[in-house]
Amino acid sequence: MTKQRALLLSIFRSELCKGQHRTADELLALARERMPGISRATVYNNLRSMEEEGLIRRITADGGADFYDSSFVLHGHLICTVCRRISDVEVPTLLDDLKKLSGVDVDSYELKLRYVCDECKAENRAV
Amino acid sequence: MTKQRALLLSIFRSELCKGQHRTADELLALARERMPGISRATVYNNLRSMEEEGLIRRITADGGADFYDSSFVLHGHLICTVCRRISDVEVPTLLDDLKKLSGVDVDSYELKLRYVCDECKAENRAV
DNA sequence: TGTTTTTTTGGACTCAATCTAAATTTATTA
DNA sequence: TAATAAATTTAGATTGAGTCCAAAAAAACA
Repeated sequence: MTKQRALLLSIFRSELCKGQHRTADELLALARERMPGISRATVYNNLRSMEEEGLIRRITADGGADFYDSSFVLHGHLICTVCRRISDVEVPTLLDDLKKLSGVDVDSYELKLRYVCDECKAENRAV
Repeated sequence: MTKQRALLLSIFRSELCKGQHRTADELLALARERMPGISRATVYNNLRSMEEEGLIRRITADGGADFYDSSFVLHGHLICTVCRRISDVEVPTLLDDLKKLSGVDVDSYELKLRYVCDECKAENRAV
């Protein structure tokens, strides 16, 4: 356990990441506020190992940077196709449902739901 | 409608892509077999416009190149976490189920199911 | 404490994808 | 059909996220 890794873990546990979806770049910036010299490679190294250990989840979006998510509960993501904002959606029975429906012993899933959020609908923004 | 675009469409409609998931690079190589001078940028241009028109779907995998899929039926993807191979899985009621479960008017979904395929299980390969 | 192992670091590098601006092709209209 | 306008193709440059590398530093171990 290094100082750098401890810092990243504390950032994930803090309000800065509660219910948020951060990119590696954002996390690097947050880390540098408290440890200015921390290297980009270190952030990537730790994000990878933390993902492998199951501490965080990586969300590969459609182009652009990946997001990281500290929630432990398996859940899907609602993505507004207009403003690109992401929010969580929990579907408690989904993993079991998917195992039954697919007939495969699924380990985990990644689910993105595309929709137009209420704000964008209200403002009638184009897709 | 240009020759290049017609070629790409015919490749997608052919056996070369039936039930397959091709990367832009693979599609470029297939296109160059019949039109050696075709440019990489043209392939990307057309893939993008065809995706916007809903003719094909783009699958952003976890790192590495995106895949393209010519199937019109909304479906999920089974991804083996060992050998990385992708196959399709159809869950006919899923869109409706997700609308109900999430309480949101979902337009479409992207679903990736992680598992270990039979072959990799049989050969006991590590994750 | 001394030794071994792991991690960090910064910069180089990779790779997919996009951008650019000129040339070409296709579509339009007269 | 010719003239013009609009869209597409092209090669190469560029971007940007992420990885790799080898040396330095830090952590773990005995």
